[in-house]
Amino acid sequence: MSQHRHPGAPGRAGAVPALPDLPEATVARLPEYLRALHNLADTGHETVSSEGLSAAAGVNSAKLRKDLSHLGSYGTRGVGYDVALLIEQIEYVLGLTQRRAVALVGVGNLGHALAGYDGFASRGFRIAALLDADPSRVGEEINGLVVRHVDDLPTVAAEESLAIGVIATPAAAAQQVADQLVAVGVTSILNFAPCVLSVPEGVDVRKVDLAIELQILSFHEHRKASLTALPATGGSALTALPGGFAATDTQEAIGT
Amino acid sequence: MSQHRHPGAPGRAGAVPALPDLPEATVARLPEYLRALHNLADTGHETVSSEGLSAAAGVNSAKLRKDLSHLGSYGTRGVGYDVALLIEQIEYVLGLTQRRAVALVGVGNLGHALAGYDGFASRGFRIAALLDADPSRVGEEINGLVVRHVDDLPTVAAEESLAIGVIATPAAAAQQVADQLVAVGVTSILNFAPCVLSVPEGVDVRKVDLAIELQILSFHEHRKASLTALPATGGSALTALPGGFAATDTQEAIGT
DNA sequence: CGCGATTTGTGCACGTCTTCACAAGCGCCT
DNA sequence: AGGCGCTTGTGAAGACGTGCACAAATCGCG
Ligand SMILES: NC(=O)c1ccc[n+]([C@@H]2O[C@H](COP(=O)([O-])OP(=O)(O)OC[C@H]3O[C@@H](n4cnc5c(N)ncnc54)[C@H](O)[C@@H]3O)[C@@H](O)[C@H]2O)c1
Ligand SMILES: NC(=O)c1ccc[n+]([C@@H]2O[C@H](COP(=O)([O-])OP(=O)(O)OC[C@H]3O[C@@H](n4cnc5c(N)ncnc54)[C@H](O)[C@@H]3O)[C@@H](O)[C@H]2O)c1
Repeated sequence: MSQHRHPGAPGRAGAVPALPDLPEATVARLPEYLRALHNLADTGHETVSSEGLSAAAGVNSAKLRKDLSHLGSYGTRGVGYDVALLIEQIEYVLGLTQRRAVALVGVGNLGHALAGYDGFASRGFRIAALLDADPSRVGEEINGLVVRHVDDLPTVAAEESLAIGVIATPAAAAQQVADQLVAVGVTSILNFAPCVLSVPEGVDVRKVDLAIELQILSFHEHRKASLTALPATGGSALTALPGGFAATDTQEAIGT
Repeated sequence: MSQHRHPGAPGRAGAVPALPDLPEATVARLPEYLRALHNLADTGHETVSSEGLSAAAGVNSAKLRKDLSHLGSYGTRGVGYDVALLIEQIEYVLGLTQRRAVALVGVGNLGHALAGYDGFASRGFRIAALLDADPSRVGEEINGLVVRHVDDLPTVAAEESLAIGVIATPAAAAQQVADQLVAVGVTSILNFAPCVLSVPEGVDVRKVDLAIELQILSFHEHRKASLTALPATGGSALTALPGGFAATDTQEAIGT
């Protein structure tokens, strides 16, 4: 409300104003709002209502409003949110006003795809270095960057202020790489290897595991199948799809 | 407890026994337990305690026990869990007793990496088809599979019983691809494109967005920086690490 | 200038998830 | 057989997240 915690005007860095400490769930949604806002800005919208934005981001509008209220947001009742202003706000809170340097370790199958991904640059990041342990990979040029040896990490860290390390090595090497990243001062890690990393307190790790996502989907698939096999207990009007014969359950039967 | 809901013994499919409906949070952790269990099995462990398994999976042991208790699990007090049995249990619940067929749409930069990923096969899935809209990509062979045109999807679906669709196309094409997948009966989608998909009720969508993960890390990075700048206001006894000056710098010292 | 339409910001109630703490159960050793 | 140590399974409490519903604020218009 009126207590507008002068929001560290995005242009006005310097004396870092204490960030409101947002609920983790909110933080996880802000990037989604940001993406939706950029789409809106690109299509010429100047303002957007919580209803409109929440639809574009795929969430409930009350949730969106509460999320935005946490960052002392600037909506106008009866009108909505100023798109450009809100983008600034969110980018500021997410720390995207400075383009953060990312070190990508492990330039194999997946690493190549990541290295060539333009989503880094367009969403606030910059690949500062490509690193690999395989001598035959060192020296290769990808997208204008030369692959360096992972043991050069200290040198790289000295040249650039690395904000985030991305691990795309096999699981067996991931912990060692994490240790190396931590050793040069990296405090945020995104891990694609299917394993848990142990890191000292103060270091954040996020994980992306394709197989986990698939297995979660598999569970729901399994459950849907087992439900349609039963005489629709709670029924829950499964509308939408014409012909209730539920596509999927068939495959359970096939199994041979 | 004693009500051991005869757990549809993994070997004994057939009359699909109603699945316990697990809390979503639990479902999301089961794959992690499964991976840890496989590691344990490979290293010759026959049993494991909740303490040991939870450590390997990176969670709290009470949480692990509660999760397992939801699937009427078979632990032995004083001993722990039988590794092989627990693997069977979890694989059954996740619906991994049958190898599910995955259709991968969009064989570009990222799609190539996914197509060459052995984590599919080793974790319960099988790439049944590679699809792309670009005529110049159709016919290309990757890892023993030939890329087919996305319009062949109905044919593919007729040949195989597709369980899951993976979308790795640009965001602009993702909704259309999703519609096509739904049209041929796919009810589970994993989406790598940075956009929200709208699908009919009964279809599950999960999203993997690299930029979102990075932005979440960026937020914490930003916050850590703004905290160390301040003279520990609410302090919240940030114990553990000696020298209150914020965790991170210590490991800096280790380096070299 | 006032009124109605619109939309934000939030109090509140509810559901879900996490964590502690401990009784009950199990195996082993004497 | 009995006791002891270990580990599971779970009750209860609290933290957290969600969504409804509505008062307060703002705009545009007559
Ligand atoms: N390929 C995918 O689509 C995919 C999808 C999800 C997850 N993953 C995971 O991502 C990781 C990489 O997968 P990939 O298919 O690119 O494997 P890959 O074998 O093609 O590439 C791994 C790369 O890491 C390098 N490497 C090995 N040890 C290293 C070390 N200590 N330091 C630095 N670099 C090192 C290797 O030289 C190689 O270039 C794996 O853990 C995999 O499970 C891959
Ligand atoms: N490359 C990465 O590391 C990475 C990481 C995260 C997310 N993503 C996302 O994954 C998606 C793919 O990225 P990419 O780098 O592989 O892009 P890409 O342009 O290299 O590949 C996209 C592929 O999709 C195909 N395609 C386009 N329209 C299609 C349609 N209607 N039906 C079927 N196929 C179609 C194209 O022919 C092309 O082969 C993008 O949305 C991107 O934002 C990529």
